[in-house]
Amino acid sequence: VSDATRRRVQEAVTQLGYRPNAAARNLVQRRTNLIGVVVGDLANAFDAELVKSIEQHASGRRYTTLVSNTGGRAELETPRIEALLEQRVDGIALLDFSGDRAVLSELMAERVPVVMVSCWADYADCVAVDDFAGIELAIEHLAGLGHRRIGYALDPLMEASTRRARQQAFERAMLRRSLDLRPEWTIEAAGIGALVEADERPTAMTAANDYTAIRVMDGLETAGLTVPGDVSIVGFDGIALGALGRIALTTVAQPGDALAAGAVELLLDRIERGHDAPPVQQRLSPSLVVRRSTAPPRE
Amino acid sequence: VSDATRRRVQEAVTQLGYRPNAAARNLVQRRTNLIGVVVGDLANAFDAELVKSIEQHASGRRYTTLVSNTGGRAELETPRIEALLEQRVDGIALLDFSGDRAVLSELMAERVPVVMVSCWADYADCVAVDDFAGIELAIEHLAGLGHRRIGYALDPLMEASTRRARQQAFERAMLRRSLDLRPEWTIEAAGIGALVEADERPTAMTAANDYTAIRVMDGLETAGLTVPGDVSIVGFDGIALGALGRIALTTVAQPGDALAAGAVELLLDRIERGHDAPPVQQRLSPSLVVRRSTAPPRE
DNA sequence: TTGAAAGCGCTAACAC
DNA sequence: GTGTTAGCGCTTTCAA
Repeated sequence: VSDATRRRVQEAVTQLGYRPNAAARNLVQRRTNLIGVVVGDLANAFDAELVKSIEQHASGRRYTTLVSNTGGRAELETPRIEALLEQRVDGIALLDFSGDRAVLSELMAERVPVVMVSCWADYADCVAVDDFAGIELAIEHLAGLGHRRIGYALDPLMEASTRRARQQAFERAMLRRSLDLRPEWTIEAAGIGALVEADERPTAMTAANDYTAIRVMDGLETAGLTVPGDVSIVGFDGIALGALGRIALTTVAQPGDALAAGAVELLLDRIERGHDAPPVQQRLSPSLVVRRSTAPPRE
Repeated sequence: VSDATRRRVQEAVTQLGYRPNAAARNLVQRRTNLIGVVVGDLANAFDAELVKSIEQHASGRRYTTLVSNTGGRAELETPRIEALLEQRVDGIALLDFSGDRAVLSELMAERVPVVMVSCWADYADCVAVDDFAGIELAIEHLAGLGHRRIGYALDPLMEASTRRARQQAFERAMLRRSLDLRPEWTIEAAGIGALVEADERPTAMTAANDYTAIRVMDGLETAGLTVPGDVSIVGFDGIALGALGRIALTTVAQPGDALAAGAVELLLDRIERGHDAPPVQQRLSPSLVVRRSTAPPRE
């Protein structure tokens, strides 16, 4: 284009306040430069940080992000994904996905690129932390401190595959060390009261995530126990909050920004370079952050 | 439509996997049923809760939400809003808006409905908490406990109009009670060290928001002071985290869900019923939640 | 009740 | 280097 013409056009653009219409462009190009992000619960700091990071990376590559929060209600998942599909998003990132196979295979059938972040499915691109290694770090830490009676705190709102993976990892890590696996010591944060009143209590708890760990800590202390005096606690995620002096949560930290960066790259490559390659699955290494919520057991 | 035809169509729809194309519909209808949400920082729990709530209300009225996180970087605001405008969002909700008049008046010029949430501009629809009443509650509480040396913790990332409002409210509330207004006691959370080493310290701090309050609490304790022993702290927002036993933050709570509900209603009414009516501005009442971060001063 | 046609604002392909 | 045109998938209008 000649320079003079370019200037004249630019002038007209600003004068008339012209702004390209994305809908029209999308229609003819059959691409929207939109990606959908389905998230379990924005009120959970780890999810929020992940979304923030994904949005950042995506917008760096000129994609706009559509965030859909299901609030942990699985029945919202399908309609939200349908809505994203009507918007013709070029790809979808699923954080904390409930694991409903029907929706997933529908997505596959429509050939919409999907990446699972911090969760897992065999037939899709995934980027997640190594849950087994993470839980192993936690148990190794507790066992090293001398704990033998260790419980596990579930998060019922957590996405199924990750929930299962971490719980299995816990059981395996315990068995490998010939530590007792007491079913009554695997509980939800809400049920912490039962533990407090039990005859035999664990001296340490591993939690499915930081959010749960903090609620367990709060529940135990409300019931009159001390942390780490009576019970040590290890979380999983590495949310910023855990670093506060008053919380000081020992935790298995996920590399959140690396997860987000990897997910965006995987997704956009799939979008821009084609759909046919076999699933790429990345496992990132977690790291243990030791703070003051863990200590040797009392006796 | 005849019943038989309807059935035949439905059948074809499911068989062919037909899904309407939003872009095409948007193009011809000149409406997208999309609303943009520009948020300061998703890592701030109050913002995240607000976004979650707005998305919930909007999707109940069949609107899809486009979330744009600026991460407190004001220079990102304009390009993000431009991107939303290219998507032809039907309206925009601004949370924690930096207050850049240029962008705002451009929005006005384009006649895109805008609602300010938890911030304020004279010429736009607004829904926010009554900052003056809120700060007054905080100071009244502290003064009632016997505090006379009260400082103020700013959040530099906070949107300008609200920041000013709360700070002015603080100054006014102090002056009304003939309490000393010490400029060196108005600080940012990061600068808390200077306060600790000062000859004369305030016995209480009011913070611009909970996020700041918690960082101030953490900073003071890291420096060896106690809360509320040496310094009482009052926050502003009412984030869930503040209710934890270990934090127990006394705070001025905002009715977050009411803010979100009001904002969505204002915005969608403006979208669906026309742009010409004068700005609607709602002030909601905050309430004081007393926890253990405040106590009478020591002497 | 159903079918046909125009056109939303843009891009891509092609002729000038 | 520049202008013209067809058509993306839908809604709306008008005709049958």
